[in-house]
Amino acid sequence: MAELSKTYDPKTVEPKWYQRWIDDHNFEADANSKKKPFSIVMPPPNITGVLTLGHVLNNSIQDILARRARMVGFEVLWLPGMDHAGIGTQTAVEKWLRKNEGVTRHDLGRETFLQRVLEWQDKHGGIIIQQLKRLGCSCDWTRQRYTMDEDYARAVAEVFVDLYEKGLIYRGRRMINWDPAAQTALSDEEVISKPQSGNLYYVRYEIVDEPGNFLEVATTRPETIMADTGVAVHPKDKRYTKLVGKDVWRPMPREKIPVVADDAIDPEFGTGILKVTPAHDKLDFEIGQRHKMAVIDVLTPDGKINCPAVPELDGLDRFDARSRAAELLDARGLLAKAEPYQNNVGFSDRSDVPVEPRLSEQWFLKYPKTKEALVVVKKHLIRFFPRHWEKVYEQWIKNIQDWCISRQVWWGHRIPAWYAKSQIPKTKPQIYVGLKPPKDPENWIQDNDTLDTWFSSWLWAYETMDLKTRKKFYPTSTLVTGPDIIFFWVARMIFAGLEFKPGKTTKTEDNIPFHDVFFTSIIRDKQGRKMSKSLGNSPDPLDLIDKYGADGLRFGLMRIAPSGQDIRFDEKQIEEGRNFATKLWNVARFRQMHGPSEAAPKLEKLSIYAIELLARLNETIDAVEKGYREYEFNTIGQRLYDFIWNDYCDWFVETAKTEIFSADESSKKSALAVMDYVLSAIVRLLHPFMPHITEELWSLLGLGDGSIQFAPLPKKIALKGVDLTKRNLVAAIYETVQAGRNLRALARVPSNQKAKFALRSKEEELSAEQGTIARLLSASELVINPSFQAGAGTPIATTALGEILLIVDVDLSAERDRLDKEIAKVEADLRIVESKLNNKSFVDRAPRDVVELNRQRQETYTEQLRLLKQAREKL
RNA sequence: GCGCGGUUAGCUCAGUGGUAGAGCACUACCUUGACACGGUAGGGGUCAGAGGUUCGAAACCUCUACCGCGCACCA
Repeated sequence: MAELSKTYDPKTVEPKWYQRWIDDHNFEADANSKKKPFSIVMPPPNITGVLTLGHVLNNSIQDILARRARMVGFEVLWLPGMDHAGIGTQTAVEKWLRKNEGVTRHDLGRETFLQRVLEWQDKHGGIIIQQLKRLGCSCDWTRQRYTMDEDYARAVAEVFVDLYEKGLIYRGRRMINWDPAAQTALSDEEVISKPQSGNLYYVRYEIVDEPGNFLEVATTRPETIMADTGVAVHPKDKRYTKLVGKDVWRPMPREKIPVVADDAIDPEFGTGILKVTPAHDKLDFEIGQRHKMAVIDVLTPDGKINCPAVPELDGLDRFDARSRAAELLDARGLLAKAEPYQNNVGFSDRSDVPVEPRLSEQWFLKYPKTKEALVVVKKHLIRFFPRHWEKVYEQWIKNIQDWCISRQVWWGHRIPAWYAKSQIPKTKPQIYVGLKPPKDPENWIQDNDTLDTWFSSWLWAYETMDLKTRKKFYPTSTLVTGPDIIFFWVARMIFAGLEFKPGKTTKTEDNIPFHDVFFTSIIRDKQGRKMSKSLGNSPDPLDLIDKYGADGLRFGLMRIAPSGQDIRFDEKQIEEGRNFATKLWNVARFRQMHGPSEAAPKLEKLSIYAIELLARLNETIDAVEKGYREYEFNTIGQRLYDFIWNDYCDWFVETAKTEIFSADESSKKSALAVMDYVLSAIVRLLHPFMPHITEELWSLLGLGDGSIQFAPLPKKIALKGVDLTKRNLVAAIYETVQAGRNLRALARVPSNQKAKFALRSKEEELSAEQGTIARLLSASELVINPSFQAGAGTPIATTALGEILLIVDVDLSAERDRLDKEIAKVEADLRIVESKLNNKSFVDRAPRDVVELNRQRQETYTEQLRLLKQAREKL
């Protein structure tokens, strides 16, 4: 047995064990195992990503679940991998190329560019995997997957072809969200609306029949006036009914456009007249369709004005054009007014620029199995933790729209669709969709677009597994993810599972992708702001690991992570995690100083303190068990922290010193055996949270054979034949000790000075505990005598055990004040209890034990009051 | 507008019907034979507000205010 060093050094211990676990293949899942399966697929981080605190939280939880499951006896698969992040990676590589080589992807061409992405990826990608290893993640790295793996990519294409053949995927010209920065279409989920302050411009449109008469139209986007092909009013709006059917002059370029009536108009907004710009607004497009209006597109893909008819604006950026358009209108007397106005604008999640609604030819998916997906969650075949996310999920599914799945980026899964070269313009194009190129490739051109990255991620729960693995481990047990991707990923994986049925049978319960979903918290900074690079408020987890150890970081974070709420991150909390690791280390060191530990200690001649400790351990095991059932990791962490620090270190170990330092070998042995038993339980309970230090202690103390990772979890000890009423005595002793210490502090006896105490108690068994109580009080002498006579002014406190007195000369008036205060407090408590007991309704209706508790309190307080008053009179 | 959370000690958060809790921070004492990343003791809260249910409400119900999030609208 190696000796424990004076301080715990995570920097050497953590990498040492991680390497050992890898070398021993401890994380590898055996698909042939007879054990029951437990599986998790890791939400794949982006290949460009670096570890954030969010990842730390997320993956710590997954690791905790995986490690716990191994100890319970499951065959565990935690399947890691990465995501190719189409838009994100392409943008990152383009940026790098521009900076380092001064070229764009168009300069290179598609094939060369993709080659460069692969090179870049090998060099700079996947850092996060190494970082996850430093955290201690017990993933099966032999099964690591990537969404661009050959097999995986083939599966994505197969799914596309399948859904196309089922008629669920179709190509169509529709209004989509266009990201002018990334120059691609986006799904609705990738658009976030943000409040923006701008102006509401009131623009004058002259009525054709009535020269000199104008309509006023309120708009936030004067730069799109050139694309107006009508104005619209509400059919019941009496102010304008006579105008419906007439024409007005579009201000620029000057052209006749019709006035139509449409129910979609809100008469209350602005002037009640809407300029209809079908090419650049979703609602306008629908109105345009209803009234057969023309569609004029005046924006280029990168968000510039394309309108040679108005040369002043042509070629300008859309935001420059906005103010310029207002100036132009004003100069022509066509701007009635402009008022400051705040509205919501859709931003691209990725590029953080306003999205343009745009009419475009794209691929869409009509979601399969939406009803079924709702049912499996409502019926709790899939359980959400916390439950309230069910409602969010339901709301989304009920309002679901077809998914725009094509992206105008090169990096990703290319759409397996080809168009006939010989097609005559304006006729329906001939489309070929298949896994292999058409037989006569010279006559076809493949679609340039790739698929939305999420269109590959939605297969992640099973396409990452080979058939044998799938048979053993699908459906997965638990998905751990952030609530921010509930639509992007969670819901879509459910659709995919139900639609493609990868399970062993066609039954629904064999095909859902997971049984439980745990939604983690979102980590914010102290001020409640989201962590972001630009704010610089996001600490680097690797720095935190260097400072506090991976175990410290994990524990600190887990203990403050309430389920389903945001976390306010404070480094102090991680420091606590580190301190806790040190505490554990030292209390183990204390044990080791008194000889080797036993892996199977015999629990004999239990002291009353040991009984209390073991009873508390049982309670802790129950609480931890319950915590896991309900995914309340902060509760588990807190319970273990309290048990170890308070029950074990502060109380038990301090009492046990009496036996350990005594000459009685058998009682010393007994105390050490209890320590071994409880330490063994502690490190096993704690192992999922703090894998490295617990493995180190398991090994150094020799608490069991082999790795702690596969040690069975501690079971509750049967305390048969043990007198549990002794717990009351222990509680009374601890209370008395605290009261005695309090007297010391009030009498200003310095901590390093021993003091004489007396205890007036009728408790018979107390003499055996005299030494321990004296130790806890740091007493030079402890007299136990029910009729101890003390001089006037002796500080006194009453407890369940009797009266504790501090034998010391003291200022009488101070002691008088103190007693008066204490008497007042006890009197107040007694009053509360008596008012209850005098209340007939309370006595009749409250549960018996509650009434009984109050009766006992009444007795105790009355007795305390009597003794205190007696003491007070003597002064 | 609809929906979901939240509001408890200076800070971060537990507490779901029976006399308000933890950690940090703060104050005092202490380097005593595991640990100063420590020990002991202490101060500090009309549990956002109002009403209701109840013998009893921080907890359950209703309303209000404020904070956060999602969806819809967003001319």
